[in-house]
Amino acid sequence: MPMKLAILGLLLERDMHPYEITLVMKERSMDRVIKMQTGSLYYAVDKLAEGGHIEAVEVIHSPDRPDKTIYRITDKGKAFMEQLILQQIRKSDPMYHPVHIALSLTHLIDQEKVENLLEERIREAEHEVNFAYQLYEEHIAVVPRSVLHLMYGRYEHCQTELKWLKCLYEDVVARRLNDIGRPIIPD
Amino acid sequence: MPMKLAILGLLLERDMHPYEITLVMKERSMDRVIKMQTGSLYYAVDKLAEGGHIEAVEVIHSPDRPDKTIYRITDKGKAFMEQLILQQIRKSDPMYHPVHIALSLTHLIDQEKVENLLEERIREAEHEVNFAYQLYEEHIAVVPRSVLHLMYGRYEHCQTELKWLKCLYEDVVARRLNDIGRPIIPD
DNA sequence: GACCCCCTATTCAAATTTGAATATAATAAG
DNA sequence: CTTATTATATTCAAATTTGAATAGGGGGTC
Repeated sequence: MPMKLAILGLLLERDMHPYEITLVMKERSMDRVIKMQTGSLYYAVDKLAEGGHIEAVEVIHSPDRPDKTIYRITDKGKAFMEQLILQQIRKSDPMYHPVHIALSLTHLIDQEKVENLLEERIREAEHEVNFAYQLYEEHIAVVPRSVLHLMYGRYEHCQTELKWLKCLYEDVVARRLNDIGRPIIPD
Repeated sequence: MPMKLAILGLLLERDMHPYEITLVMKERSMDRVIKMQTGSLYYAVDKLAEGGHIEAVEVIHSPDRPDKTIYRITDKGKAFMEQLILQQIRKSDPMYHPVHIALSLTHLIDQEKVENLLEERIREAEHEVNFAYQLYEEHIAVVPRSVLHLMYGRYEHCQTELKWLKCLYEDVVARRLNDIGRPIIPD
């Protein structure tokens, strides 16, 4: 559903063909907020079309490229979008942290390897923070506040993740990952 | 992969049947960290068994219940787990925020409805923070530090989310979601 | 000039996830 | 005493996701 919602949201701005949608999504870093494989995008587009929520406006044939089918959102689609937004907020898909499972098992393996990998991960997390901040900054004067909140939220979560990784890293360096009984939150 | 990793991690502690695994996972709130439907758990168990990473130890027949197949992790499975941990840390599955997409489109719909739903969402987020903290607290003296970090991390992310939701809520109340140009980060 | 990667746009088979269906007993609630 | 819910354990068809395959042209590099 979040994929369908994203598609409808973008088609509300202007008519587009699926490939164009992926480009815009990447431009806005939506691929950091939801899972976005091309396969599932085309699938979602098909489903929306089947349901009459979007419809083909035009098919552009080029001699050597695949045809582009440009879609537009229908009135039914607009109503559907509203429904989806409310429904998604109501029973919000939880936010998962798949890497954390792996990290929670690191006490079982060679600490030196973990230490090195974590250093890389921290460097990457730092980039993500910077990137998220920049995205936020660049969009202040461009997008409505609700969209800006999306970017701000990502920035905050990236910061939290970085801080957490650094905290974990300290324990790896100190070879404390097997300890039991010492609280992490200082108090 | 995170599902397989979780299974291997638990089977390392002791032999279990799939249903028992789901129970332990819920006990430890792992279902907040990774997606955990029973269907995919059984699927993952089958795959692990096919690959020789785990093996059936015993099948318990009861007169009126389905049979329980108890699995144990093999040496191959232990090696595989180590590989998986390293691989997962290396190219960590990103953390997605599926609800945020819906929230970023809220400027398009009836603000009163959004306001009410957000209030509910905030209340829930508060519960999640408390719950995450409690889980962390209760496990200080019980689990190794790396696992405690998992719980601490969840607590931190929940707090971040709550803070963010409150910030968004203020803008909904002030009917500012359509504004453009005003930064969110005070400065 | 040869090689390699990226861009354009989509499709498809195979892998995986979803979530309802199954069937029974025990416990709780009214 | 009856009805509802919970716990037990797993399976399966249907929905969805994955990621490689396609295929021609353009641009950069050694």
